[in-house]
This record gives sequence, C-alpha cells and structure tokens, in this order.
Amino acid sequence: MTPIENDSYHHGNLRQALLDAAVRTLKNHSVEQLSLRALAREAGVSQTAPYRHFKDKHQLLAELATQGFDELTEALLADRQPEDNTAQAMSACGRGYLRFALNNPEKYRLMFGKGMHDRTLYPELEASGMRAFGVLQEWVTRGIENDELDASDPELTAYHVWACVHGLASLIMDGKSHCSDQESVEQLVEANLGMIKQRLLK
Amino acid sequence: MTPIENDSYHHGNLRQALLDAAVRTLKNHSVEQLSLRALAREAGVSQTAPYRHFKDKHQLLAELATQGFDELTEALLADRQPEDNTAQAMSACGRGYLRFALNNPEKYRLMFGKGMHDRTLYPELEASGMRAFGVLQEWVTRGIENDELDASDPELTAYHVWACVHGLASLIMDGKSHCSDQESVEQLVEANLGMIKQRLLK
DNA sequence: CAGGCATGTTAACACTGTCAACACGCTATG
DNA sequence: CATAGCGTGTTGACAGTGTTAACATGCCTG
Repeated sequence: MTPIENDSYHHGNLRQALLDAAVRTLKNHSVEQLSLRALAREAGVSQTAPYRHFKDKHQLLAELATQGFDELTEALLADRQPEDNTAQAMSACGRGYLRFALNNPEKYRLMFGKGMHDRTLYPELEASGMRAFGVLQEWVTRGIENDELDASDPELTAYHVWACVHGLASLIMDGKSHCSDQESVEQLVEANLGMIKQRLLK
Repeated sequence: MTPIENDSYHHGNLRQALLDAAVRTLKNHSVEQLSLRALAREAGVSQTAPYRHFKDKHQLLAELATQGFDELTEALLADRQPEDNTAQAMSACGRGYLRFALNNPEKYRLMFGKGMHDRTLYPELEASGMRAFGVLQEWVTRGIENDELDASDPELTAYHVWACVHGLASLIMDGKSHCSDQESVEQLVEANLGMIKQRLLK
C-alpha cells in the first residue's frame, strides 16, 4: 500500500507515491484543495521534486483522471454477466456508474469538470474516456440490433443515456437532491434509472 | 454599464463594480482563474478593499451564483407563452436551459460545481436555485394533472428531467461531444431534447 | 573507474487569500 | 457648526501556491 520507505537520496518510487498520495487526498478533499507541494510533503520529498516526474500540476491531474476513467470502465463492467440482455446490462451499467461516481465524488469531479487546462492535450485521457463510453455504446448498439431498444442511432442514444446518468450523478454529488441519507439516495438513483429504462426499452 | 468613475477616496459603488468585473471575467476565464485581487485591480482599488463588502471570496462567488440562478430562471421562462401546452413548455424550457448553460459556461460551472465551500451557508443561493427548479416542476406538475405526461410523481419526474438536461449541458461544456461547431451542437441538443420529450409525453 | 543522466534539493519569483492596523471622509448628534 | 463615529479604502504583512533556474547526488553504462 504505502510506497517503500527509502532513506537514500533518491526516493525510488516517487512518481507512483505522488499519484497514490493524490488519490488518498481526493478521498477527503476537493480537487481545488489538492496541492503539489502537499503531495511532495506527504511523500517526504522537497516541493519541486514532483517536477522531475510531471511537467505540470495539470499533467498529474490528467493521469489521475485517466486512471479514474479506467476504474469507471471496470465499474461499468463489474456487475455484467455475459448472458445479460439489454435491460440487465442497462441496470448493471447504471448502478455501476452511479456507485463509482458517488463513492469517488472528487475523483469523478476531476474526470469531468475543469481540473486540467485542456484535455485534448492528453491523448491517453481522451482514450480512456472513450473506452468508458464504449461500454455504454456497446450494449446500446446490441440492444438496437436485437430490437430490444426503442431507438435508431446507437451513438446518439448512448450519448443520451450517458448525459442522463452523468447529470444524475452530478446533481446528487453537488447536494441538489434534498436527500442526505444513503438510503434515500439509493432510492432516488433506482427511480431515475427506472425512468430511463422504462422509456428506452421496447 | 461601467460603474461611475470616481476619483475620490471612496469608490462609491465598489460592491457592484466587483460583481460586474467578476461577471466580465467569467466570460473569458474559468472560475478557478478568478481572483479577488484581480477584481480589485480592475475596479481600480486596493487588494483588500473587497473585504469591506464580502466576508470571503466564497461569499462573492455565492452571490454570483445566486444571480446566475435568477438569470437561469428567466431563461427558462423566456420562450414560454401562457397558452403553451406541456410539450411546448418542455421545448421552451429545454432550449432556454441549454442556451443559458452554453452561452455562460463558466457561470454555469460556478452555479453547480464546487466553487464555494458549502452552499448551505448561503440561503439566498439555495432559494434562487429552488426558484429555477420550481419552473421545471411547475409544468411537470401541470402536465401530470392534465394527463399529458406519462409519469406519476411530479417532483421525481422534474428532477429526472433536470438531471437529463444538466447532464447534457455538462457533457457538451466539458467538450465530450465530438462536435465543435455551433451548428452540430444545436443538432445534438435538439436530438437529445427530442429523446427526453418522446419518452415523457403520452 | 569515470562520466553522464535521472533524480533530488535550495533559492527565488510571482501569484493568491486573508488579517491587522491605520487613514480618510460622510453623516449624524450635541 | 463642530466633532465623534462609522463605513469604506489603504498599507503592510503572513502563509500558502505553481513554477523555474541553478546546484547536488548517486546509479548505470562505457
């Protein structure tokens, strides 16, 4: 878990240690509160050492976000079974998405939001984002092919579903939902996922 | 437009001048780039003068956001006609919402997102947000009463629609839409609004 | 073994938010 | 009408930030 303790002049594992420290920070603090200098302190290293491994603060954030999208992809696939039909895939993906977002709100906010300058500067970020979107698009496409979905354009439909789920996650995360307790949030999520499914499924 | 020029020791209109400068800044810069000191410079005043009018940077941001929600409420009502049926109200609200968000992306990001510490500290902010949501909820409620909408719970349905539209706005603003030109964005918006309507109208 | 290169450090600059102490000038009260 | 007070603006300072330049260390390769 913790990076190897190293008393020598060279840390040995600083790059990963900084990323780990950043992930840890995002558990309790917002992206805006995350500082390179604090990460360096936590890694037991001088305040400019990070610049040997990251051009920018933005680059570190971009790598965190990339890693976040990969985790999101896993979350989307976690509850899926190979034999799932479209309705089951929808439910699994939706729950996986919301679970990830609500369990890692600050990381999620970093992935979307404006943590970095310009995400087009980071091709790996774009790619990992695309992979996550691809999971959605895959079952939507299959659902349309199998005539299970009431839709024609797979990409547009997948984008629409993404927007709905993303909006739901954002509103809840930003406290715009009246319900504070865990249980009523889950009910809200289920109700919303139900409304999406209800009208998209034939 | 510009605050009154005032060579005297006292500015005379600093509070509003700062808010105006902030709004101007958000036209070209992100919330993160907005600094109190820069606003003070733009108002031709020392760097700590703002603290006579705002306890915090957060308080200034909260007031901007409050003002933003009021503008959003106007935008939601702008294209509405008193005799509109639910379908027409949906379209007008949806277009108004997206127009506001895409024309004022940084202000919108401030309104949602994590610009302030804790929005519950600013009751006026909460209230103006509620007024905006109320516009949505109003026509949803009427639509259900008139049996024009295929839904039962007005609040839940309004929240669902809000999530869909908010998600769409966020994804487009954060550049997750492939389409860069104005025209294809509008097509994307229309297609998405269409899918929401199609699914909700009886 | 020696030199080079990756990785670390120190010092410094230009920013930021924020507070305390001080200065100005309008307004109300004696 | 004078003066005391208070709202407003200023100066100076502290702590924190991202970032660069110049310097130091030590492993790895020729």
